[in-house]
Amino acid sequence: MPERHFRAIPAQPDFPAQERRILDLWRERGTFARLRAKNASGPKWSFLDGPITANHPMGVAHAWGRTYKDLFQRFHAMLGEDQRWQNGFDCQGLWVEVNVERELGFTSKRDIEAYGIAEFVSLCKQRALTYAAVQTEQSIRLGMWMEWNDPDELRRLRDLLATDPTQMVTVAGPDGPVKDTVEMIVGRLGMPEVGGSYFTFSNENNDLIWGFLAECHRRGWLYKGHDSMPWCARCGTGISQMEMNEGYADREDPGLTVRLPLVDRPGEWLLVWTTTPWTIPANVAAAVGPDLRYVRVRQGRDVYWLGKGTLRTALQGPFEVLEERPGTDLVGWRYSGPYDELPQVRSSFAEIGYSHRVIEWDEVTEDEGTGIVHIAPGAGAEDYHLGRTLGLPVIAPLSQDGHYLAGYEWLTGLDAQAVSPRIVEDLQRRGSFYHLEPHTHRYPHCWRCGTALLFRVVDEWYISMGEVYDKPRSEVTAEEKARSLRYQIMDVVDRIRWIPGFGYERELDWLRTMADWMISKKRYWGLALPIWECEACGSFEVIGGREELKQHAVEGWEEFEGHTPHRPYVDAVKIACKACGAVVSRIKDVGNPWLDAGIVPFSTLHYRTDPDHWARWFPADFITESFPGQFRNWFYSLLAMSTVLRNEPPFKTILGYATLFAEDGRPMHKSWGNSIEFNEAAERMGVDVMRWMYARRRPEDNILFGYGAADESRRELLVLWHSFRFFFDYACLAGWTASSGTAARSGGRPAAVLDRWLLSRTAALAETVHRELSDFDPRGASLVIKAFVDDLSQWYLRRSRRRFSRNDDPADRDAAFATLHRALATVASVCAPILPFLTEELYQVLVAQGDPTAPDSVHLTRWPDRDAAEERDGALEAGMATLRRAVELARTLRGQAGLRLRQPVARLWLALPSGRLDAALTEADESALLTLLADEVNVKRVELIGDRSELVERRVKPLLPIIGRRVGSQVPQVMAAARANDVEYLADGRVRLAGIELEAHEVEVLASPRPGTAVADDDGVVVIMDTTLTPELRAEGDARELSRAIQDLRKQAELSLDDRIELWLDAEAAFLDSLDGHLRTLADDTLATVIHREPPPSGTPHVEVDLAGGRVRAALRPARGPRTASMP
RNA sequence: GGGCGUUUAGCUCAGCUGGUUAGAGCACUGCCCUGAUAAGGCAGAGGUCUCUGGUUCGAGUCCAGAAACGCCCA
Repeated sequence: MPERHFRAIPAQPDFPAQERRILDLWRERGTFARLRAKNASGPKWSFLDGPITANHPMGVAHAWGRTYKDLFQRFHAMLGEDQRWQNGFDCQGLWVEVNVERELGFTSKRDIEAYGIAEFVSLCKQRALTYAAVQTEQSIRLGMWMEWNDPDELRRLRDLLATDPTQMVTVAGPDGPVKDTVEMIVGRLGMPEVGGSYFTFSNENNDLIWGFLAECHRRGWLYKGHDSMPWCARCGTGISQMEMNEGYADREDPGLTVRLPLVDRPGEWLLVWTTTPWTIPANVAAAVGPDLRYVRVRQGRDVYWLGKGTLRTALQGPFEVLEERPGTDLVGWRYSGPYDELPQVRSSFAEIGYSHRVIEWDEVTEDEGTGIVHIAPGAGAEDYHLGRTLGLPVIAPLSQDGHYLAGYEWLTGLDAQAVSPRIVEDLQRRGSFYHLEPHTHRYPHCWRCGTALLFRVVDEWYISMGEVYDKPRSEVTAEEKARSLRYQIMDVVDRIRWIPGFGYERELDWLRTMADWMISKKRYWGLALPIWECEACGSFEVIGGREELKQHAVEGWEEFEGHTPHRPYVDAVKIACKACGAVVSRIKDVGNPWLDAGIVPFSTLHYRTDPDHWARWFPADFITESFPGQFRNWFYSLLAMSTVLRNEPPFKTILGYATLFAEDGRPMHKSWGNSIEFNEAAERMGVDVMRWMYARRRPEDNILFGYGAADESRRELLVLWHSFRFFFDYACLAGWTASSGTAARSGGRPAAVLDRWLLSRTAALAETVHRELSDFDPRGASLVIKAFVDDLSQWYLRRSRRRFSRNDDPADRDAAFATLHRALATVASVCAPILPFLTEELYQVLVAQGDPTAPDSVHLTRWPDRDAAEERDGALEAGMATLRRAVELARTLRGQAGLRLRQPVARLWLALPSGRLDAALTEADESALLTLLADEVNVKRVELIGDRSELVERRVKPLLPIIGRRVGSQVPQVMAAARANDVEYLADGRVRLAGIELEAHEVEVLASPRPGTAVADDDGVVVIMDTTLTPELRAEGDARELSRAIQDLRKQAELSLDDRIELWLDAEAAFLDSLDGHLRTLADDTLATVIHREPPPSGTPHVEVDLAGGRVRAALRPARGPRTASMP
């Protein structure tokens, strides 16, 4: 360990600075590489990293999940297990395109086509590389150990890609240099020969998805659908069901009421209501609820039909009800549409001989509108499905970018989102307008760009999820299952452990209700869907891989060769139609990005190239991701693809965590000023503080992230830090080192109960944390760690202080150092997965610097619980726990009596049920523990008494969980008798309460206070204190008070821990005489070489203390000479 | 409309398979302790454990219903 890392141990550590030094240390020493080498032959533990989208710097929310990922990998590394350590970046898809477009200032797909698809796709790749580099740096800062690419290398590839993708480049791979064109090297990132993180844009990833899709097609599950779907006109793409929910937002739309003239009832109109005026030209029907009541009302010269329940809200002005009818009466009535003359409307209706009419629909309500619903199957999802059922014509008026198509006359070319005022105006002119008022409602928006969605009828590609059978899962037959992918996936879900458990229910619920998986997107950057569709005959073929494509290619292969399987190059390849022989092009669509992430258990595990390797690492033992979003995203795509390809779970255990919010409970938003960037947080609080905060939370609860919470987290870490600092300071003073201590070398059990207790607790810590982390419970682990550190600091150190500083017994001092050293070193190892930096800091000082044979990093140590069992001492731990309860009671008594702790008292009695601290405790240990108690609460003598003592009453505590069932309804009487202490003690420990006999094992006999004494009790532990003070006790109290004041004076004078002093005490002679017996101890405590009983020389630091026996002026100045007090 | 979750002190949260007196941290008040500790301790104040009903000798805990909030599906 270079000296520069640790000079002094600061009281207020600079965690971020320490962390940066540790990062340097790991880098210089190649610590991570050596860890991998050390574990290379160990058993396998397979972690699969869910890819982080390489599109922005990572945020503190990512750091939450990545803390889990890192801590479990580190933990399993400490168990000696071999791992893959591969991080993943999600690279393809609309989210990257949107940002590239924004940077280029593009507003539509036309801009992209004009710019050039090849250049655009290249920019998307470059963006992914840019942010992969940034996120790599950030993740390293977080302490994540992964097989990272050098961020500068990623940036170099990006820059080369920008200048000329075809130039040759050489990169360093694990088995030597790899040479290829830049484009192909980028396409091979993460592959075995290149190494580093996996990128979902890789050739292998894309190729294996082709294989998956071809398999789906082979089973008949891949189809072209025509659906009305949410559509983002800005992005020019359909939005899948999976993405739809990402973007609901309140929106104000026109609430437009239109009147439609009934053909066979002159002068009468239907009133319909819509919030999307642009859909009115696509109207084909008006729906009424068959069970609703409808009324005919008169307003002036006009007569309207509308739902009875909407009279008050829908109608404007006075009205007169003429007639009421059930909805079914209206069905079949014909009306004139407002835009019947538009060519598209005319031809659509004429084709099937249709005219506008009233239909019935169960979903119609009177909650809003008029109770008569405008139906436009070409412009709404529900309308489309209803229209299909009823065979209504479909009028699909919009283009990809949301403008009216040809055939709509004056509307053609207008933007549907902006057309409302013109439609309203037009309706007014035609006399079809009734009323308009703004209407605010939840409306779907594009989850990436925020644009309000439209509905269009379009061609998209789907994977069929299969039928939903109307019966319990257990009754679905094997044959039905074979037809329905969703049930096959459910069976796979059954075989996975979901943490928390409700994740299982939610995934099943998603599978039960989900519609077919839309896998196509009419975009540019992404998986090129391997579907070649023949325009001549309508048949299509799905190509299962690059090689297969090469075999089928009839033209364009040369253009594609040497390129990654992306647009536009792959589009050049044509094949011959199997059915009709025509030359066929690929459909232009790209794939849903969750396909990219779902194939990862195959593409990154060399599924195709090295089946043995794949079989060793599949399925993953563990994945962890945020629950809310991923049921329908990554979990789903992993499950679907693994089910199709192998019918096996892709992972065994999943740990889900919730959502991160700002400290004010709201989502983090830059514009709200409550957002915290990862880099800022890392440098302000330090990443260990952040990691500790994450590890301590229940994963399924949302986290409120901020500097306030970080402060609490930091304070907890400081307790460990200060314990470490205590050790370091006194070990330096004493010249103690791990190798100098005899106790450490001998390996024998230390004599002191405190030491044995701490070692027992230490062993328990290592065992328990092992168990909690093996069970994927970081919170459980951190609670145990916190409890241990508190015990160490607030009990072991507090009680052991003198053993480290002014100990006349060198063996005892050594034992104390050795014990504390051992405990701290173990804490360092046990906390290492969660707090990789702080623990490394500790370990370097505690172990690595002094022991050249030890591993040079805490992360290279083995989990420290091998000898745990023999170090445990349950009786001692239990006895100590009881003792510490007695301490609390004694403190309470002192507080009540107004006796400061420095004032000794004569006696304390401790009454316990059996008269013992613990039945299994040896006499020697028990008496040593009682000495601890006496010291801690400053009493001269402690006596252990049983419940029969005169000082206490015996009481009986019935053990309810045991007697409850037997005694039943008589429990209240029994308890009342126990409370009143109305007990009959029988033979063999039996008792009778309220006439009911209870066995010895059914009760606990406790001592309880007798009224009128200074007594405190807590569930059977009773402490009684003699609070009378003798002159001797007062004098001793005064001496300790004085000692304390002098210590303060030393601190004020900024003396160091081992500076000697000359001491002056100026007071009444008689008073000083009364302190005589305590002055040697005082001199020892304050390192006084001499005590002058006279007024101090002027100018020396002094203090006046009011004591029980009088006033003392104490003064000191630094002295030279041996540390022995010479008494005057 | 359906599914999942949450609801305990001013705030953040513990409360294991039901056991009679519901806890911790932060913040507040008083006292104490302290030559590792910006730490810690004792005490005080702060609760109709969201509500209603049920099971039970006994419910924060189990069951049913409701409400509010969040997420998901339709």
